[in-house]
Amino acid sequence: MNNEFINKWISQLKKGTLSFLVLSILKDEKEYYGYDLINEIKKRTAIEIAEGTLYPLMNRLKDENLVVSKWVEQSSGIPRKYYNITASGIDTVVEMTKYWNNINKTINSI
Amino acid sequence: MNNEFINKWISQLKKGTLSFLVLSILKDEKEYYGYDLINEIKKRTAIEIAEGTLYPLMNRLKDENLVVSKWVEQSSGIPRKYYNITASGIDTVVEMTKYWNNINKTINSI
DNA sequence: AACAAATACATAGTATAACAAAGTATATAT
DNA sequence: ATATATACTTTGTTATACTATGTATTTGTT
Repeated sequence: MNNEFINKWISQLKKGTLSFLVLSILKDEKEYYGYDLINEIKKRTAIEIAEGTLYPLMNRLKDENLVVSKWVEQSSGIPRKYYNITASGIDTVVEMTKYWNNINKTINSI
Repeated sequence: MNNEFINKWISQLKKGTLSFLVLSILKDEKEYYGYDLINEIKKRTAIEIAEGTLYPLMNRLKDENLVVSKWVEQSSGIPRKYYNITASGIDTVVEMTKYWNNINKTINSI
């Protein structure tokens, strides 16, 4: 099989899919920290996200005011940076969902 | 609304989606030329593909032996380069569909 | 006690693909 | 004559995922 091509394709597909996934999850469940998001997405979708992908992604979402973050000290261990979606983030993910569903409808109709 | 962000997102989402869409359409309907694919996809999905996006994309698919092309002279007008999907292209789009459906299932379950 | 692995975040450099813009060429409509 | 539609191509820019590396703490293993 052409696995190398598929792997490159998966990497490209993530550009766009990941921000949509993260915002969708945060819209639904409010509170996540980065490291946990990586594991949660892996558990739910088998999509592996490199740490070097997720942390810069979260910073971009924050720069765009789609999420906010707060540091939370732990009684034991390293502090976690928790993310919450904003009102603007919810509006954005609603728009994304429309676009996604439109593409999906077409794919399924082929 | 945060339209600028959405527009950038749509552009990123196309990285991966377009090759999947093109291969899916070719799998279903065999024969298309580039210019026609742009219009067909626009008609079906409202996704606008720049010419500077589609033609290099088709060349990549050809380099990967997922499609083959042939020039067809027209009785009037400019010659068209027609594309057909290969056996390897069909295998690839089947794999892509599995991955896509997996993501989609997750999105819908949120 | 020493070391590996897991947790948790961050950043620099590389590769990929969409896009805008420009170009070539033919045919048709104004 | 000029603009628009058809049809393909190429160059330079931009955005984002990935690899690799780094910091720091806690837990499990030998």
